[in-house]
Amino acid sequence: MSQNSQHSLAPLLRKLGSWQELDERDAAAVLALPFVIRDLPASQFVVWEQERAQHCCVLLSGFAYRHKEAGGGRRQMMSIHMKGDCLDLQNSLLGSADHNVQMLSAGRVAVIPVQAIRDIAFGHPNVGMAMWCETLVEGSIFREWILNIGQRDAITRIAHLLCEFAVRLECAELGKHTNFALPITQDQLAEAVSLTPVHVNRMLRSLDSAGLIVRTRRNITIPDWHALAKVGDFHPHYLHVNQDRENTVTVKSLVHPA
Amino acid sequence: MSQNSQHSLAPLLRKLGSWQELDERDAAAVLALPFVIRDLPASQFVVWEQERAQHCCVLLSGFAYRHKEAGGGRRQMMSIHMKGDCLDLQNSLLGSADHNVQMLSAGRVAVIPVQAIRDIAFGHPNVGMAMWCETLVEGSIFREWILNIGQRDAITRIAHLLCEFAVRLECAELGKHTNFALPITQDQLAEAVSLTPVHVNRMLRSLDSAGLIVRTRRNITIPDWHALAKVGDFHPHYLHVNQDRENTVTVKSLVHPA
DNA sequence: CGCTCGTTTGATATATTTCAAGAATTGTGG
DNA sequence: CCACAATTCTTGAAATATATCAAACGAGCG
Repeated sequence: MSQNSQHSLAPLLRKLGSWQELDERDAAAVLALPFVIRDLPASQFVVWEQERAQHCCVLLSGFAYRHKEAGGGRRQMMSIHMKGDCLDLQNSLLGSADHNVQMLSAGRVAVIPVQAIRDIAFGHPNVGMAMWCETLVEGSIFREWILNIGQRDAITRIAHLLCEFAVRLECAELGKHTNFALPITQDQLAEAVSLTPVHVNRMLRSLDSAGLIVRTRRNITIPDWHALAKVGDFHPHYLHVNQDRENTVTVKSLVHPA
Repeated sequence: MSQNSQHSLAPLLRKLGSWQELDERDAAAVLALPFVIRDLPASQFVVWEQERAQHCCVLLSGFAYRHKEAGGGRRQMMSIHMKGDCLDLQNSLLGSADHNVQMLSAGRVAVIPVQAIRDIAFGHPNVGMAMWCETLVEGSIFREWILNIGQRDAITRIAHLLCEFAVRLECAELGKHTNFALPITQDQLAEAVSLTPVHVNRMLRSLDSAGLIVRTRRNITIPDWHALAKVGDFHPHYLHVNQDRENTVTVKSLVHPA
């Protein structure tokens, strides 16, 4: 296992293992996946809309995001990705991309041929189930974003996004959920929560002066998690982080009383 | 095949077949799935949030929708479902529901045990792939809804929703995309596009007086498809309707020039 | 025929956007 | 390591799309 953790694809194995119990053989098969490593600079595109995708990228380090453009040229971000996430299962399996994926920060990805993904998914049912779960949970997060953007006011939206990011970060073992570096600008935050950059700034400032977050540079500290979660109407259930499996965060402690 | 089309699960087979080529055996396996038929009245819940789901429901007739509630009691609809759709793959596979599914109209569902779904998915890779695609396309539609709600103005949002519904209806062989009965009230429409019922009414009226739609009762006629698609900023690509397979709509004709 | 649910309409309120410009931080080349 | 350029952040004032409140109207149903 200590050997596994050194492997380039270890983050993928870790993530898949969080959705579904994998045995020795499953793990070996995941690590035996053919891949090519690529280092990408910040803001590099990983997938283009309408592109015919033949590969699936796994994010090994850094952050990335999905986005799409509406008619008037207005952009909407639809998800943020971090270590261990598959960046384009959808695009590669469906054949053509319906959105863009771009690096948020510089980072490293493993590029895996689609066919290898298909093969492992059906050759190793546990791995297949884990991948399926990955796409299902992504769907769940999309639904929560629809709710967030559709029904919550500006401050709540932003607080919610911060909470979600914090929990996911901790799940990916990238830091504490109470203190972390936000890898996005306020303009990008605005695209994520469907607000104006100007308004995002004001709300952030408002969360700050209310003592709900402390900002230094691009660093966020959350002095009182439950208070922020309450303001953000945040209930981590939709993230489906497994509460039983050992190597994952105990999300129960993050649930704020209704 | 004519025999197959009489089978209760025929709508499911049809839908799956639209994502992935299925051979005789795959088809036989799908139709051999164990199930129980249930007739549900309008507004009956199919899945409750937080419920521990052990079954997957396939919609055989009527319409259903997914929704979720935010803190203040404000509801958001996240998808509309019709004949052939799987209503809770996510909930049953992930173990616990993160949202509600409710009937829009009266209708009939086939209730299938989760284990049977898992078995067929990995025992028949083509079927598994088709189901996976189904969840991926659902994800794509969620992303489009995020874009719709997040970046488009009121009229555009509504026009977009009408276009999407029209195309999906035709794909499910439930009618012509230029004329159909909308199975939802304006209040529900409002929950789908994140607007006030009052405002939805005004926008609908405005589309009407602009000649973009004609309403009689709950019936919608679209005199000029391309005009409405343009107003709705609608590009069906994200629906991933296969343009090659015979038994599906040719979506190319629905794309409006950029 | 009366009742309930859905639709329509008007007047007013407000959260968020838009426009615009200045301050601060980050990055870069000499 | 400094100076300059380029982002990113901050702040204010005015504009607006959509929400809210409230009430009447119409249609389907028992």
